[in-house]
This record gives sequence, structure tokens and C-alpha cells, in this order.
Amino acid sequence: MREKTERVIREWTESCDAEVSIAVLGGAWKPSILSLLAEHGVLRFGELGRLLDNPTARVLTRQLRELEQDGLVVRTVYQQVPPKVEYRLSELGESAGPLVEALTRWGGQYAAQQRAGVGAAPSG
Amino acid sequence: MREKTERVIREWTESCDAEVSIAVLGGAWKPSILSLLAEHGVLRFGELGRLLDNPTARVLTRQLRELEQDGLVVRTVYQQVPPKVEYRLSELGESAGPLVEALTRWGGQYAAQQRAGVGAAPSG
DNA sequence: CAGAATCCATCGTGATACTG
DNA sequence: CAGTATCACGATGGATTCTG
Repeated sequence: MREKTERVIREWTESCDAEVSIAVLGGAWKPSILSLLAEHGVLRFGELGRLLDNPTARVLTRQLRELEQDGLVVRTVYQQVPPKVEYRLSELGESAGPLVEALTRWGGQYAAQQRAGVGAAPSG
Repeated sequence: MREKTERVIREWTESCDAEVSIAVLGGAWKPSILSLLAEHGVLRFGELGRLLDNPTARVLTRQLRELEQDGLVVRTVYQQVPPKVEYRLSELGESAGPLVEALTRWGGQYAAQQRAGVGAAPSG
């Protein structure tokens, strides 16, 4: 588990478990990564990069390592040249599927509503 | 809507709607604030501070203002001395209830599992 | 191919002190 | 009571360059 995740779990012992979810899922590309792995099953590093909007290698690496440390993703390295590394969901990662979907649904509705202009054209 | 939320909605137009949810709910005290308002209906600034673990006024103010800008919370100022300010959920804020609950449930299970020692005492 | 190293700008959180 | 102003600090995201 990541140091950050551990700290959140330790310090927010009370009713704030939602913070734990956000600590684990709240990276810049993490929900998308989890969705893609749920959809495709197994993906290589480069495939993930292309399916996302080409984050820098450093950023994508960090997101994946953090997900790995938090136990959501399994990383498999094939000892060969050129290198080949595969990522797939762990059982824990799969358990987050419905939550990611819920985040996606609410976020989509929210974005649509805001784009439609909740703050624009009041009435007269 | 906050500048950040707007930017997220603009820049992640693709399948990454979960990022929107996290942008809106991902503050240090936001899920807790939303839960408390859902439970209590209306709360004053000071009451919220006490029900949470006494965040600094500056931090609590920011969280509440951001939630207000994002349309989840309604702020009512009573023009009197001493000041009195009440917060309650908007309809949009109430719509986030099930999502916050889902975050809480998964986060709670995750934290419990990690505390139980997924990384400890493997088996042999 | 799948990264590691280095560097940098920005953000979010928080402590402290002050105010109408 | 419900903030605001100022400051400091770590974490995060990203650009660039280099490598087995």
C-alpha cells in the first residue's frame, strides 16, 4: 500500500471512508486506467498510453505503480528484449468497477448539466 | 462553477467523466460535509467545524465555497450581529448522495481489508 | 519498449494572526 | 460568529532528456 493511502486510512479512521476511495482512485488517469483494464483485460504499457491521451511516460508509470501498490493492478514483467510489461486488474481492482462506473455516471450527468448552462441564461 | 471543475469538464471531454466527479468531490473534507448536510439538513459554519475534526476556518471556508460554486451547496447569510451563515444541500448536492455513499462503502471495505493485513502474514 | 532522472510550475492543505 | 490575509510546505502533474 502507498504511504499516502496508509496515512489516509490511519488519520481518517472516523466516518470519512470516502476519503480512502478518493485517495486510491484520485489520480489524474486512474479511473480511466481501471476502466480500460476492465474492458480489455490485459494491456501493455504502450497500449495504455495510446488508449489514454498519451500522458508522459513518467506520469503513466507513477499512476500504474500507485495502483499496483494499492493492490488494484497487477504488473507482469517479461524478461526479454525489447521489454514487455503487462497490466491487469487484481480482484480488488475489479471490485472497484461499480464505483468507477458510479463516478463516471454522476460526473457525466454533472458535466452535461453544466454544459447545458445551469449558470447561463437565467430567464430574462 | 469553479474554474477547476470547468477546466476538467472542458479538457476531459472524452470517456473520463469520473474525473469530473473527483474534481467536484475530491476535497479534503467534501464527502464528509456532504454526508453531514444530508443527515442534518441545515448546519451553521461553526456546527460543521465541530462535527468535522475542526479544520481551520480557512480550509473549511474554501471547501464550502467550492461546493457552493460547483452548485452542490447553498449558502445563506443572515445579516445580523453576530453573523449567522447556514449551509444546506442543493438538489444537485442531494443527487450526489448515493455516490458519496458508494465511495464510503468501498473505502470502508478497502480500509478494513488493508488493516486486516493483506500485506501481512501471507500464509506460510 | 518501458521506463528512470532531473527539473519545474502549480495546487491543496494547514498554521497563524487579524477583523466586522 | 464567520470569516479574511499572509505565509509555508508537500504533493502532483508534466516537459525534457537519457537508457538497458
